[in-house]
Amino acid sequence: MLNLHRLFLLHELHRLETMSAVAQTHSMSPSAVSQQLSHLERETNVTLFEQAGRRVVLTDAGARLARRAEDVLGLLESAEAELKDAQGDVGGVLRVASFQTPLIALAPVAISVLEQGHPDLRVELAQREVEGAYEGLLAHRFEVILGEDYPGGQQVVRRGTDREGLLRDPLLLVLPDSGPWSRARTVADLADAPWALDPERTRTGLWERTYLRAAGVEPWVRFDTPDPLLQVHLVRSGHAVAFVPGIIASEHLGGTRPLRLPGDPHRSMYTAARAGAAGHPSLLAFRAALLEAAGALSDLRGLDRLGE
Amino acid sequence: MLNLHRLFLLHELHRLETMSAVAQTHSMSPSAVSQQLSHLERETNVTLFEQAGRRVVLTDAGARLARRAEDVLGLLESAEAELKDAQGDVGGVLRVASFQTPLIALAPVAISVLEQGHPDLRVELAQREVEGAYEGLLAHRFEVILGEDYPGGQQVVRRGTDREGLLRDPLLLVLPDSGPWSRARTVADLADAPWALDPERTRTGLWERTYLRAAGVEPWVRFDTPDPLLQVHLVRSGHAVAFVPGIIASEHLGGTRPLRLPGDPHRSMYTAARAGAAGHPSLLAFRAALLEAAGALSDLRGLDRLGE
DNA sequence: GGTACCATGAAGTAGAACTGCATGGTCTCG
DNA sequence: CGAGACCATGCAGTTCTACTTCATGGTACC
Repeated sequence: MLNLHRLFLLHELHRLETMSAVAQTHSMSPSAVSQQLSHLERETNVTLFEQAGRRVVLTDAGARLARRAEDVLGLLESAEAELKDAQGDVGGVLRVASFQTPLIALAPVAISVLEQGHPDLRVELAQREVEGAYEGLLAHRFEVILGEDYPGGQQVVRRGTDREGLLRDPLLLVLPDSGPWSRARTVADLADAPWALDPERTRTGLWERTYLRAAGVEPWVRFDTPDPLLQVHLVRSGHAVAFVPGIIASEHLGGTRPLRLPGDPHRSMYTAARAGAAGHPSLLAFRAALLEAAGALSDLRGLDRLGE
Repeated sequence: MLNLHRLFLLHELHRLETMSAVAQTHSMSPSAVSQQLSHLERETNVTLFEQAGRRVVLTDAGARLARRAEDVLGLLESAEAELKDAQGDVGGVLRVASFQTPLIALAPVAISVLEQGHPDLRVELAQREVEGAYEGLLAHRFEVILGEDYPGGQQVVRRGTDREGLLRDPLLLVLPDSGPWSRARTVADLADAPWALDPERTRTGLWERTYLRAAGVEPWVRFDTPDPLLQVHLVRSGHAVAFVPGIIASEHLGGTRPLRLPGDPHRSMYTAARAGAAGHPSLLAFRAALLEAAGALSDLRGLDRLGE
């Protein structure tokens, strides 16, 4: 009977490409990974990988076995989830990764909900961008992650994960309450405004620039920051205009003028978990709490809209 | 991630009922089994079994987990089989259990066939009755077993095993070449004959008695032996009449008079393997060789038939 | 051509799993 | 009812496995 831990390492090698990466990801030495994998080769009596330059590359057989290992590991995890589910055991530690805005506006509400209903569940939250969150999810450092898709971005659904829609979040513009930019009627009016935008390499920053350019505006980026709360602060003090996700609109936009945008752009937020763990009761409870929190958000449909 | 070895032990506990049996089956001390299983309980934080008198009984959750463990182990084994299959690797050791007659007439031929085609495959044969063979199969002591069903007996297909028909083997009567019993025309003529029968508690012995009684004969069992070669020897020397499986008819019945029986009774022979291992190339090769050996047996349809 | 990177081996270490032994409870049979 | 067999389990000590550390050699990159 093949050793499951070694199969896991093979699967991780398949995913992460190098033994060093596997080692680093799982806090072990490269030597240990190497030893375990060559042990696996010896016990299967099959060449699973070969040296290729300074790295190592899986053979066909190795890649095939790695995929099957994933199946086995998934089934094992679902067995574990089923066990917990059968006795309705919402408890233990649930490790979550999320990008920032849900941590501001959604997670605190969800946590409160969970503390009421499931006092034995300890939720741990880590702020990660979507890519890093997925990485941590697959490496078993998180049980659930929150992700987002912007219009025009391609949706990446990863093998072995279970994705569930959470919220369609409108993207808003915030103008200062007063001052020259408070009187803008169209996006084009803001062509010369000082913008507070997210860094260009981020999903948000990319979308913001794409949207503005589509409207014929090449923004003057006075503030380059990924922090939406800081952006709002800069708007409030009259130093910038900015985009803001609807999710933080209800609580944090005092002293500003939020507006809906032409074309009604939205981002889609979702949760993702490893497929095997999808039945885990703690996970189900967390997702339910998140949906409840999302449902409690204020309705933004009455907001003024910027012209074309 | 749950420890697979501990899950295996849980599954074995489910199957074998007591920890002692699990320990004995896998050559470890009862203490080790107990420690590993309570370790499993602690890491799942679920009560998997409870003391019940001097033994232990699985809870619902424990039984459920044990079944899921079986799924995981099956999938793991099939991954292993697929790996070997992908590189057509007929080799290593194949452990086989069989009841006696195939060992006489089928296995040697099959082994010769395999030695030709697959010199790297080492087949190890153990003589076991069907029940013991199944037990060893599930305990991973054998990869394949041979079994038989007699008319009227119920077919037991066990969970997690893959069964494949091998041969319909006619059941024959052997009479001495000469002497008073050589002239019998019907089964009833043998009412007072000295029989060499298999022990009553065996499948064969049970069928033999059932068949004779259905024909109105209460046999006088002079020799009670499970060895068909000995039975034939006793017939040849004129001391008994006996049943004999068709499978050994071609080679070992010299000096006797084999006859087909009224109603043309047959036993069905089959091979069985763990479902997960069904794709293993060594297993496929062995089954193919067995079928080839079965096909090479002499045709008995021309044999004389005893009257009703 | 120096430097960073990667896989791998040998030697020693830490931890997991096992054995042996002892204990206590339970069933069975005389 | 009592002796003996049977079973699970805990503790102490041993064995074995997986790991770390360190060193080596090969490879890619600037």
